[in-house]
Amino acid sequence: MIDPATLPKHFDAAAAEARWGAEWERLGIHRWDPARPREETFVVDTPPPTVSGSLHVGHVFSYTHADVLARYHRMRGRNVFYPMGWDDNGLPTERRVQSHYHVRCDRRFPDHGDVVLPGAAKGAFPTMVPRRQFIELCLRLTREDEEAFKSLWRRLGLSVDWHEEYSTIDPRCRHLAQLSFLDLFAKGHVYSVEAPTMWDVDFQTAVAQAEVEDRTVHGAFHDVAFAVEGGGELVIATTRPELLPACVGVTAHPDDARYRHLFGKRAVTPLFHVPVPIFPSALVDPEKGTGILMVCTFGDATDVAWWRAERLPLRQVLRPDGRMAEVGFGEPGWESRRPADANRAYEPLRGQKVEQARRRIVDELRAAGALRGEPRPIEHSVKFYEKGERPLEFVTSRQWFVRLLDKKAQLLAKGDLVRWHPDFMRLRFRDWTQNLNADWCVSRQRYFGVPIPVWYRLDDEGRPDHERPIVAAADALPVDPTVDVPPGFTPEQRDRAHGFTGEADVFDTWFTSSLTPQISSRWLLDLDRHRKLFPADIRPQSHEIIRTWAFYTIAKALLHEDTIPWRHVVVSGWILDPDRKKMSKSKGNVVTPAHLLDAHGADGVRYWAASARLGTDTAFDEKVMKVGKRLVTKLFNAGKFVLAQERAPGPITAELDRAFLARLRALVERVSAAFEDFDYAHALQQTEGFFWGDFTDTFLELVKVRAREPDAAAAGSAVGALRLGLSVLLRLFAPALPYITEEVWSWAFAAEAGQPSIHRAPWPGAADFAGVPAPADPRSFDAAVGCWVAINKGKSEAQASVGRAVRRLVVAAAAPTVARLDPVRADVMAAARVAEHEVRTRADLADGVVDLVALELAEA
RNA sequence: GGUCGCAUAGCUCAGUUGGUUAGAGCGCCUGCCUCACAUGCAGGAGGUCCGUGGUUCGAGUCCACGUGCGACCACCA
Repeated sequence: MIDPATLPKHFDAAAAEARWGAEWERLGIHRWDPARPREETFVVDTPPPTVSGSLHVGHVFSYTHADVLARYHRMRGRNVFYPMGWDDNGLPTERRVQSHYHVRCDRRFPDHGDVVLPGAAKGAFPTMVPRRQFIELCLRLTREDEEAFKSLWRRLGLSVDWHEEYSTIDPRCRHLAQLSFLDLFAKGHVYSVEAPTMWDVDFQTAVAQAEVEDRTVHGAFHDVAFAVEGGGELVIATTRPELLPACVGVTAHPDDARYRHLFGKRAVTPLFHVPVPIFPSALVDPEKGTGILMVCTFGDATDVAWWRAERLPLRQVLRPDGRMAEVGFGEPGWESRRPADANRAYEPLRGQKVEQARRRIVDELRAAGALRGEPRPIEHSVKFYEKGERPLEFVTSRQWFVRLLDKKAQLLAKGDLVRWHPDFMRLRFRDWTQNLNADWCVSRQRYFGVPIPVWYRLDDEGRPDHERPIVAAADALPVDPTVDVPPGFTPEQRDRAHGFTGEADVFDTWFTSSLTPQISSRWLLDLDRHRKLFPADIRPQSHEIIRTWAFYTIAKALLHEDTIPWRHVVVSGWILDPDRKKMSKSKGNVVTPAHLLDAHGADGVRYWAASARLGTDTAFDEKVMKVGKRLVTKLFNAGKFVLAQERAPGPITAELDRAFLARLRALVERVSAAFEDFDYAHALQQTEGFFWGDFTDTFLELVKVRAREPDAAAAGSAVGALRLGLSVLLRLFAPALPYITEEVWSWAFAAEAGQPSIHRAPWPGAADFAGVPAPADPRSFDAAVGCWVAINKGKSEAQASVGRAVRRLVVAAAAPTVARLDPVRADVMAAARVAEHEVRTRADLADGVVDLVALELAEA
C-alpha cells in the first residue's frame, strides 16, 4: 500500500521524462546483451535520419511506431537490439554547410593550406575552401545536429541502446562501405564505364534512377523546319530547341506514311547546316508533335537509346555546369556544310544557361525562317534530381555502377521472402524492381561521402587506365585514395606519368545506408556478432523510400550473402497537415516536435503516433494528443486509487472479480495477438477501451465499497482484483506510454515483482491469472454493468448526482439475467448506495436487458 | 496509361472470418463537486456506412462498374 499523501497531486510529465530517462540509462534497460543467442534476439534496423537541421513531427510519428514494437518485444523477454544511426554522409549536409558557413568547395581547388575560417566573412561571394576543410566543416555541423536529435529522441522515450550509435560517415561505416565495394568488385558486380548519365547541373554530379522524380513544368513545342537532302523539308517538333546544335539524327515511326519516303535520306539542320540521318524507330509516337523528331546528344533517355542503337556521333553541347560548351563547327566531330554560318549562329549560345540559350536560338530560328508558327505552350513532365532545382541533363562521364538489371528476378524473389506490413507495400517494391531500366550509378562527384577505394595507373602521357583499377586491400581500409597511396607506389608518383591517380569520386549515400543491417552487425569486421544480428527482424521505414533504401538494402544482402536483410518491413504512413498535404520542410507546414512534447508530454505525443495504423497517412491533430494526455492523467489517478487501498489483497473469490479478470484475460490475448501482428494501433485502442470502459468506469466503481468492507475475504478479493487489473493494464500500455506506466509501476509493483522497470517486466499472460478461478458465468459482469447503468440513467434523469443514495429500487430482467445478476447484485447495490432493492423476473425483456422499474432517491 | 490505398456521426477514426437495433473519442446538449481523478462523472442528441448494380435467407463487410481524394510506377520529342 502507498500513502497517497506522498504522491503529487498531478502527474508532472516533464519531470518524469527526465527522471526515467536517466534511470533507464542507469539500469541499462535498453542494453543489448551480446551473450544471448540469436533466437532470443529482436533486431531493429533503425532508419538513420538525415541530419540536416531539425526534426519534424513526421520523424516523431514513425520512430514512435518502431519504438512501441521494440518495447513490446523487450517485455516479451527478447534481447532487443535497437541502434541509432545518423545519416550525415551526403548532399543534404553539403548543402547545409554551404549555406551555414557561406562556403563552397571545388574539386579543382588546391587541397592544401587552410583559408580563413568561415563565419568571419559573410561577403557577396562564398569563400572557397579546400576539400579537406570542407569535410571538416561537414563533420562539425553534423556533430552539433546529432546532439540535438539525440536529446529529442531521448525525451520522446525511444528505447534506443545508445551504445550502438553510428553515423554513416564514421570510420566504421567508411570501412564497411569500402568492404562492400571490394566484395562487389571481386564478384564482378561493379564496373565503371564512360557513358551518358543522368546529371544534375547544379550539384554537378551523376545521380541514380532512384533519386530521380518527375515534375510537371511549363514548356513549349517548337516546330522547326529541316531541309532534306535532294530537296524538300520536314518539320520536327521539339521542346528543347537549344539542343539543335547537338542534333545527330531525325526519326519517325516506321509505319508513318507521311515520312516513310524520307528514311535513308539525310536531313540538314537549320542554322548549323549539319546533315543527319533520317531513320525509322518504333519508339516514336506519330500522334505527338509533328510525328517526326530530332535526336540530340542528349535531350532525354530515348535520345541515349537512339544514339546507341544507331551508332550516332556524340555532340555534347552542354557542359557539366549546365552551360553551353565551346564548340567549333568545321572541326572534327562537328562537321557542317557551312561552318562559318554555323559558328556565327552558335556564337550567341556559347556559355549560356539552357533557358537563355533557348530564348536566343528561338530568335535565330525565327529570323532564319526556320521556325514554323509560334511555340505552342504545353505542360509536360520532366525529370529532376529529387533534391535539385533544374531539370536533369544527360552528360557523358565515367561512373561506377552496380550491376542490377540482370538480377531483377533474384531481387523480386528476395522481396517476396520479406514480410511487408501492410502487405500491399510489397507491390511498391515489385513495381520498382520490374521497371528498373538502369544499373545503379554509385559514384558521385561530391566531397562529403565515403571515397571509392580505387586508384588508376597513369600511362606515359599521364592518362589513367580505367580498365585495370588498383583496388585497395581489405586490411588497409578505410582509405582515401586522394590522400593514401596504393601499394607499390610512392606519394611522389601521384598524378605523374607512369604513376597513379586516386579516384576523386565518393559513393552515393545509399551505397552506405543500404548496409545499415551490416553496419550494426559489423559484418566482415566481426562475423560472430554478425551471425547474432543479421538478418535483422524489422526494418521500419516510410513508403517513399521503398525504391531507394529498402530496395538497395535488399540488393546488397542479395549480392553479398544471397540472403534477405530483414524478415519484416514495417512501413509508416505520412503526416498530413489539415489540408491533407504531406508535411514537409519545403512546404513550410511543419510543426516542431519540441513544443508538442512540452504541451502534451512525451506519452501524449506517443499516444497520437501509436494510434495510427501502419501504412496509413494520418492528419496531424493535436486533439488526439490531448486525449493521450487525458489518458495519462487517468492512469495516474486510477493507479493512485488502487495502490492506496488500505485493505490487504487476498485470493480472488468474488464472482464479479472473477468475471472481470476473465474479460481482462481475453483482452490480453487480443492485445498480444495484435502486437505479434505489428498492429500496435489496434493493441492500444483495445487496451484503452477496456481501461476506460471496463476498468475505471465500471469495475473499479462497482467494487469500491467492497474493497473497504470489514469482511477481509470480500475486501481482499476486491483489492486483489483491482491490483491485478492495474498491473496487467499498465503493462499492456507500457510500450505506447512508457513514462506514466513506469511511474505507476514504481509505486508498488516494481518492488513486489522484483523488477525495477516495467519495461523489463514480463508481458501479461497466463501466469498472471494462474491463481484466479473462472467465474460461474463470465456474463455476470455484463449483468452487473447493465444494472449499474440503468440506475445511473435513472439518477441522471432525476438530475441527481451519481453518488446520491437510493432508498428503494426495483429492477426487472429476463430470468437468465436475473440469475447472473444474483451473485454480483450486492456489489452493484453497494456502489449505487441502494438501501432496499427488489429484482423482478420479466419474460418480455430480452436477455441482458435490465429495466429500471422504480427508483426512490433518498434526501440529498 | 498501369497499379495500390482511402471513402462510416460536424471532426478524427474503430468495425476481426458476411449475422440482431453500425461503435469510440473529440465537439455539441442536459445534469452532477460522488471521500482516485471537474485534466472528472452520469445521461442524451447526432449516420442514405461515396454512388449504381449484383451474389446471399441476410452486405458497412463479398463481386462488378462508376465517382472523389491520395500515392506509386510508366510515358514525357
